[in-house]
Amino acid sequence: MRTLYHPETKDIQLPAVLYALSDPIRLKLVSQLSEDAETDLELSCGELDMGVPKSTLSHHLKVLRESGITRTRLAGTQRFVTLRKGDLEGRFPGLLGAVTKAMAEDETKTTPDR
Amino acid sequence: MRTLYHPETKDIQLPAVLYALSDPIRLKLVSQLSEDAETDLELSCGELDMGVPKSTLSHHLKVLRESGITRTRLAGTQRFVTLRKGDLEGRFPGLLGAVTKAMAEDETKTTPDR
DNA sequence: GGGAGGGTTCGATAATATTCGAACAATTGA
DNA sequence: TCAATTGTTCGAATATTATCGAACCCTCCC
Repeated sequence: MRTLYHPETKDIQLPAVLYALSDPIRLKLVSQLSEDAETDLELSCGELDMGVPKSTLSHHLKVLRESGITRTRLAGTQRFVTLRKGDLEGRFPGLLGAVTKAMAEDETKTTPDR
Repeated sequence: MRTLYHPETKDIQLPAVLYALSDPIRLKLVSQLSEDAETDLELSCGELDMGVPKSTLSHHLKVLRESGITRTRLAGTQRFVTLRKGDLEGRFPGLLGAVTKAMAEDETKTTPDR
């Protein structure tokens, strides 16, 4: 794995983005990344604890990355993941915001889990 | 099939909605329904011509309905389908708008098809 | 060179989805 | 009652996806 594929902004496809966001684990990842984006924080994969084996986590992060939702930066033995907030806003204005907002609301109403 | 299942507004789930929207055909259906919603028009299934067999169309309409995106009204031998715009706006503000807008933009840039 | 830390890839399994023809329902109208 | 119109459901084939352990790859550092 020399380079990680990232679609160019213009090549980000709506169905792919929506699909990537349709999984609870990936939604949760986006939610967490969204919080840290507020403070320009980068998260390493290890910090994104979803309670699943790392191979599963890796899979979900790949789906997010390849759909254009996240960017993964190589740094030594670590990978730092960030939301492509600006790119997404430019491509699909309001979409990511609506999704993260919807998640935040749901959190406050119920704190299910799973 | 006596009654068609529709989730209550409060029971509409974000992942299910995003999943339903992640398919190109269903996205196109939503796009078409969105246009006609402007003029309070109801569309029968037959008017939603997606170029697929009716069993396939029926399947996609079911996914949309059961996720809470559309409402299907029985009227004789026909079914009239509408977007649950208000319900969705209340549940996930801005989401549907962002999606339909994104589709509209893409249409203008490229008129692919498929 | 050789661990250790941090992730990815492989492989297999199980679960879900998509697709579409054929058969089936329900309603309307002749 | 019969038949046409509109859709839905069934069934089966195909394809995708999720999941996770095991093996592997890199990089840093001693």
